[in-house]
Amino acid sequence: MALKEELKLKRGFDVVEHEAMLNIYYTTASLKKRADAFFKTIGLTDVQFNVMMLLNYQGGNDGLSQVQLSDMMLVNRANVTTLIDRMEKSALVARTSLSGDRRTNIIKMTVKGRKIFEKAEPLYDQIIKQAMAGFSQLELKKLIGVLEQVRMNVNKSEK
Amino acid sequence: MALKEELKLKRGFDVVEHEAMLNIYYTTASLKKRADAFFKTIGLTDVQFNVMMLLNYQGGNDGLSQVQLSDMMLVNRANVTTLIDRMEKSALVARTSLSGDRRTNIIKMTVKGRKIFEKAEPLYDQIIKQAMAGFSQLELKKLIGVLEQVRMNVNKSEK
DNA sequence: AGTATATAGTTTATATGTTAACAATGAGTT
DNA sequence: AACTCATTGTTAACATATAAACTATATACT
Repeated sequence: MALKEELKLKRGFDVVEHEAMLNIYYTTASLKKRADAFFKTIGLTDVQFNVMMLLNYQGGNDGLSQVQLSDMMLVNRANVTTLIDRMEKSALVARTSLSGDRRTNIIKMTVKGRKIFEKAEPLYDQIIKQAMAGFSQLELKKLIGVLEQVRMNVNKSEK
Repeated sequence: MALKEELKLKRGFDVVEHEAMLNIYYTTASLKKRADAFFKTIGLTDVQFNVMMLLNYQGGNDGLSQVQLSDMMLVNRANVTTLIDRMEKSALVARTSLSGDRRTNIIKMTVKGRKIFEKAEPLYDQIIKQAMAGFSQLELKKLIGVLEQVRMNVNKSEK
């Protein structure tokens, strides 16, 4: 359905660039709401699951520092502090120290966290596959390319 | 640049559906950061500007109710309460009453709000045009179509 | 008219995000 | 060793988002 109907707008868009940008925005919002609804059933948030995904696939046995997490999530490191605070309180992850640099916290999943993650992941994979259904691999790669170009445009204009 | 480099990931993605989904997510994040940086220079937030945009183009002379705003922004109506609280405190908008229904608040831009909006809008248009540069109208319409399909998939799976 | 139901807005508790200021630690230079 | 600068994490103040419970009002129905 077009954005005009989904958002109950009275008037459509004059500029296709603007419409495209809002489509990116609101598609993220839709995906996020769907993910949130799922994760709520298992007592997680989508952001917390993302942390666990990064710890699992990017951290391996070594874990990840809070700055590494903030880089991989494109968020501020102050945000990671409170996020890990909450996840530590729920015993999903633990802060450990890094020998050789006393500034750094290394974050690792707990056994409990890993159990929950391994239960959630295949179900979440299904949700993603559903959301991206009906496209060929080529179409998805084309979409990725377009979005990379948009981000490149944005980064260029920041300078 | 590919997401793997932008997020400093050690490993790429096994599943192209997952990569596509994250590209949608992080492109929104990039666009939002760029918009935020701009709006900060004129004392607004991107969300507040969006409210003013909706009041201007969708509200016309009649303004919009808080529920209408929440529909058009895909957010909860509780969120609109505090958002309008802050905007009213900054004298950007005003709550007025709707004759015939005492439950409803009608939100309208103030003179001050309109002045700021009219100053910001052409500059913001430029930023959007820059972000969406390098694509033909057809390519943008194709992108819109793909994202509409994704949202349709998501809405279908919610039922 | 009276009752049930729906709608609009607010409040509270919570999660996620920002920036700015700060403390602790590490690294490089003289 | 002492000084400077960079990096890591935390804290505080704030903006934005949710869900759930609440109040006030409107509407529909018998």
